[in-house]
Amino acid sequence: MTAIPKLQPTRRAAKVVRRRQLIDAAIESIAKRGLGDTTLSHVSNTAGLSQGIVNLHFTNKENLLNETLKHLRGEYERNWRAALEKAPEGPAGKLAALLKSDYQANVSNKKKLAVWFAFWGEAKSRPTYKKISQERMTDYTEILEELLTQLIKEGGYSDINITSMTEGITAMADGLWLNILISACGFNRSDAEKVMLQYLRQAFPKHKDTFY
Amino acid sequence: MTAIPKLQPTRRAAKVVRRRQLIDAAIESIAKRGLGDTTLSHVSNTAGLSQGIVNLHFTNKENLLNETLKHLRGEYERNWRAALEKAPEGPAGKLAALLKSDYQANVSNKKKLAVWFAFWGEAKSRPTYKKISQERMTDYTEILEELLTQLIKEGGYSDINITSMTEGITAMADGLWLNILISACGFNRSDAEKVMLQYLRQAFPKHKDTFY
DNA sequence: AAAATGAATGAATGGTTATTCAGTAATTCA
DNA sequence: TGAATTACTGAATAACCATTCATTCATTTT
Repeated sequence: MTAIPKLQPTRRAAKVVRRRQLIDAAIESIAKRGLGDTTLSHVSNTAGLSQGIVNLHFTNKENLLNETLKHLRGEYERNWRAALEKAPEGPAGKLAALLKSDYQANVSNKKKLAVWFAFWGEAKSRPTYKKISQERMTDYTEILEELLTQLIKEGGYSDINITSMTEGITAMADGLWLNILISACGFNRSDAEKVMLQYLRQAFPKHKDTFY
Repeated sequence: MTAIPKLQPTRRAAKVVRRRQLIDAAIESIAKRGLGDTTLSHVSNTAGLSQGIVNLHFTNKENLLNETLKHLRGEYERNWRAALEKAPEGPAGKLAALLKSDYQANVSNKKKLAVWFAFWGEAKSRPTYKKISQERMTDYTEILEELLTQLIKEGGYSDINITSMTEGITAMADGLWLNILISACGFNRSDAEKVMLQYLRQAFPKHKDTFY
């Protein structure tokens, strides 16, 4: 018996892996059956594990769902931050990268979109969902507003209300997600990106060439 | 006993009234508790009626929810058509009226928005919800595209992809709804309308004065 | 006024589901 | 290797909920 209790690396790792595995199964089930019809049996079956496993790792269903939403939020944020990093210098290039990142497959395939909208659909009655959904946008909005400010200065654009435009762009981004999810005519991520880019070209004609 | 079976006006009227009353109660409950936690007991209690009443008038829960969504869709469409009627002649005025109608209290108060998003959140796994949600947009989109075409012609605007712009505007409109529902900082219908109008002024500068 | 029709009730039913926990299996420690 | 610790299982439980239907109540017809 050592004074410092030894951590058990493989088991601790396993715990994280299990939780992640169950979150993935939850995403799968929510996309397939909806939030309302997602049962713990479906989740544990999808994960190939036994009935009580969610309660063991997350205490209860509510907690699993909260953690699932948090996971999605984290994944979303890491994705746009990585895209910003990789983008060429200058506000126009960064802006294009930020807005395009919303239509990358890992964050906005139909499965993920179905889950986002499932949570938003319950956000009014579930403060936790609402809060996490809000957090998703805070940093994104801030960066977007900064980039727009710089771009407007650089291009000498006039008559633009930056706050309004920021809100308009994030709204358009979310609305394009909805269109991908629901549209009758096979509207997809690439179509959504085109719409967003065309908006940027029209709003910032002097930087047209950056927005492709 | 007459050959033509006599309709019983008061009873027939009562039936429509009851159904409407239950749909209203369903909207109330979905907004308050979410779609997943809406039970037939809540609905019947909210309506001040007895347990089995929904099954009597709608056969089952699924049917009540489908009819609730159809009701919302009808109300939405009647609202924008009425707004178009009242609007002054000319594409710019009509366009402004159409887009502003999305932010009138009767169709986009938080209660109604919560219900729309609740259904959209299950749309991937429920073909009926998906279909009705799509139908909501078909005529609206068509009219919007026509008005944009006319306006572009009238103003001699160039370099605009009309289809893309139509998709962008409807997306922005839906995204603004989401922002009203979820926003942390009290973003409301009037804010949303301002964002949309600013977009229009910027896209169609020659018609600026119409978009207030 | 009596009979007939239709609307509404609410207790009972059967099915579903989250959660618990005693028992089993696997891994680590000494 | 044996003991101890931890992870997992899955049957049992209790709560909940949609749906049914025998009965009651209200309205219309004759």
